[in-house]
Amino acid sequence: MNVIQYDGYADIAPITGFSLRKTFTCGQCFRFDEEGDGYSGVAFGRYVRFAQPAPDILRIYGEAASDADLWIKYLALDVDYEAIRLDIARRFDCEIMDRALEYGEGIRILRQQPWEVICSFIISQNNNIGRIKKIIAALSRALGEPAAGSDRHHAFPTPEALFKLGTEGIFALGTGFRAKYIYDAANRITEGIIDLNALAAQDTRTLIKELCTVKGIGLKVASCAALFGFGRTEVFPVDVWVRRSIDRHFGGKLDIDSLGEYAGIAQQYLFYYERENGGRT
DNA sequence: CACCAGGTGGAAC
DNA sequence: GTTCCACATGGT
Repeated sequence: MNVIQYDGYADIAPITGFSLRKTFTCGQCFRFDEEGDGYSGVAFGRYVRFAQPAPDILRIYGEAASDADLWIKYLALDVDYEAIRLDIARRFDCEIMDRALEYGEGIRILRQQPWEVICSFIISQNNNIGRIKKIIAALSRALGEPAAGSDRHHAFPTPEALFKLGTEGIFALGTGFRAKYIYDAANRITEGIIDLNALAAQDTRTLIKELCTVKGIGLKVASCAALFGFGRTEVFPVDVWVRRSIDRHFGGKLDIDSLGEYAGIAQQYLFYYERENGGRT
């Protein structure tokens, strides 16, 4: 895998087992949208536009192209998904997972920033993905610093900015009953009651337990934060879609604590398959 | 106009 | 310990 710099973009090639579309439409990330022949959005406070002109080429446009290593890590292009998928297939050893693996081939679990994931999944509760994206866009537009590389995109708001805005201000941006939860999380981090860097060094059980001390963070939100924001691939979040999949394909019972070190990735295949094909199979 | 959305806190058994 | 229900809002 090499990085080749051109005038105005960079190509990373050759890559295998990566689908730009599936990675950004599988429901793990709320800040990227289809733009032209690819997907664009903001991560790490920087605007970036990706395209995949051939299955084995990832293209990065604009200012972001100068930092290919950052995006390789963000997109998990340095991770051996072939081995992970084999582990999942062997461990589950069932038709539904085989179908989900095939359907979701190319999904990568992004390495997103902890605070953005925590806040985003607080917003996700009792909500749909379309509106989650709108709320996050509104928060970012109102409070986020201008994103590097774009004059119309903004970084995700810091905990400090949300704390200063207050519950009423957060409510006014369309967050609904979740405003007080977002405020509590922002407050605890701003005050240093919760230290995200320290949490990143804790074991997964402690991490989830600590996250659950925030009002509005329960097991599901904490699990998503651990998986998407802290790289804990062994965590298996159960939401309504995964619940549905378990009910329909696993007799309503699945021991989520013994699904191996890539349980969370398996969960994403099931989630994506159920949400896209739900009811049909 | 009901019902649902990547749930959770709190009250009532 | 489990079970029920409100919660803001926008989309079918």
